[in-house]
Amino acid sequence: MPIRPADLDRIRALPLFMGASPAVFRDATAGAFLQRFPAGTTLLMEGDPVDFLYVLLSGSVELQGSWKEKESTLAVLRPVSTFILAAVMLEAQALMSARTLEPSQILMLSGEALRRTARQDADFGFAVIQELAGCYRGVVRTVKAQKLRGGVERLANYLLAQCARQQNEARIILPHEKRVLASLLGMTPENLSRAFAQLSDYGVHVRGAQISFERPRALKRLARPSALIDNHAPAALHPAGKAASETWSTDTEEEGGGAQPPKAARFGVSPKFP
Amino acid sequence: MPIRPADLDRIRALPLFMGASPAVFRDATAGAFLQRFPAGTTLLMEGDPVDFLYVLLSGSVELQGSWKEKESTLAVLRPVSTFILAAVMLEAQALMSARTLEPSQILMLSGEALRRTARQDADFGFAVIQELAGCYRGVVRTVKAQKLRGGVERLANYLLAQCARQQNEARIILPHEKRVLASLLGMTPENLSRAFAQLSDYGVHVRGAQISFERPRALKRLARPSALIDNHAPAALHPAGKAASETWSTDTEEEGGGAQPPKAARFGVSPKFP
DNA sequence: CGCCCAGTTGAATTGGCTCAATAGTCGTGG
DNA sequence: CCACGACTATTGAGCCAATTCAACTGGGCG
Repeated sequence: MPIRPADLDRIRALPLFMGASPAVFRDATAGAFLQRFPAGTTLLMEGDPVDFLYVLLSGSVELQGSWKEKESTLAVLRPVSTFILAAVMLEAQALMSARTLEPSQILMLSGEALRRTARQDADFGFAVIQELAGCYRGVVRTVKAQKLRGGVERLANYLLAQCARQQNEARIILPHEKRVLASLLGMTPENLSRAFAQLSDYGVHVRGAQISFERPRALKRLARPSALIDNHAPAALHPAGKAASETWSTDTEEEGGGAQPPKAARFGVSPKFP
Repeated sequence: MPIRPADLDRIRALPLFMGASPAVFRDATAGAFLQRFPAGTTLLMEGDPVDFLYVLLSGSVELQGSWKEKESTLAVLRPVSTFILAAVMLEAQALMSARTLEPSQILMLSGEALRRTARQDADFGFAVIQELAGCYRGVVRTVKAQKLRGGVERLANYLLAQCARQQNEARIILPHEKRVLASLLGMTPENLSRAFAQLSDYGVHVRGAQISFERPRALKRLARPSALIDNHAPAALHPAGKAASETWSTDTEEEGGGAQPPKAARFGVSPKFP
């Protein structure tokens, strides 16, 4: 319940609060509390009213939607990420359920306090705008991937994205269960297996959660990653030295316990549509 | 080029500017200009830097994404809607192309001025937040529909949504070409035809662009619309008397030339992810 | 009158899903 | 320490849905 100074620092490092003055930061985090949840805990059900902004500090969280007994994973978040900011700002019901995939440490910030602060302080408001805009663009990327690519292509691009996140090694470790990955990519677990099998023709070897790439060129030729769909690598020219924006996308930055000030500190934020 | 007072009023009626003081409104719209485009004009290509916020005053605009010679329609906007607000706020490149489907009147607002205003005035900033949050949630709904429903179900729900927008008549008129609708719903034109054919079992009759519903109950039982995916009808309890939010979704409100102050004035705004 | 294009229809193919069975893994408890 | 049960992952077979290719229809416009 009491928040450790180290955790406070991690929160301050979030894009949302990075530029905030001490007073604004105090206002926005008033009444905040920290909580630990075991794996598999449902934090929020689809349709619930949303009273808090959640900040994932450790562990991982799955966001999912459902309809007619079907479920689909819309995103898997890793620390440090915020989620359901949009619902908080609109005082609306949640559109997705949230549940922990691992034991997780989660900070809960009062929605009321955040809305009040955003209404009063234009700088903080602008940080919220950027966070939301980034989230929005993340989902747009997701829709594009879903509608424009086939299952194997989505998997190939996912692997390349993970590869880019994991120091571009020739060998990566899948950060989630394959069943979760399958749902995230919009296919069944069986189909994911077959998709992996198809990728063996492109030098992708699977050993449990360890994936190795033996012909990265061939894989890239198949995947054809695009800066307008995938969030990684080439990244066309940004206007200014915009630091961290546009995060969300299918999976968020990892964050052990150490300190990588520049590359860490990403969000689960997502952007609006048009 | 000079903006007519009637147009100015329509812009003021947008959620984005509704609460703005005269001074703030003047700042935000400084350097704005109005332009007419014929049908089929590309306003913006995927990947282009974005310098303006666009406001569609009449006509209609299609937002589309592409990859590997494939294209897909992500949204069709109708007046009055704003678009690419997220890219404007982040000074980022466009993730979608925008082209007119009909001759259109479009207002272009300086991105620079909007960012400056949002940074200086917390109330305007909050309006941007709400717009972005609504857009975000709109795309989330789109992803859910795409991943959780089959083609026929998406069509059925689309028809019900249109029906709700068109005074719940038993007969509606499709607002776009069927080829555009097919792409919007994530299928091929051929498949859309077959989906319509399947719906004839549920009392849906097609005569060109005119669709009539003879057994609305049966159609609803098939479609199973949800307040957490579709934007229309039942709409669970909102906390306060929140006016217009969460617009975007696949297609925006229509707006002839008359005046329906409460139901009109919708956005092309979309919300962020978490 | 005839062209062009949107829309529809049909047949063949592909891809994804469902169902079912098997193999490996982990954790629990005897 | 090992045996068991629960669960994840994989693989095969059959099925349903969607895409592709192709031909045909009908309406609008020159």
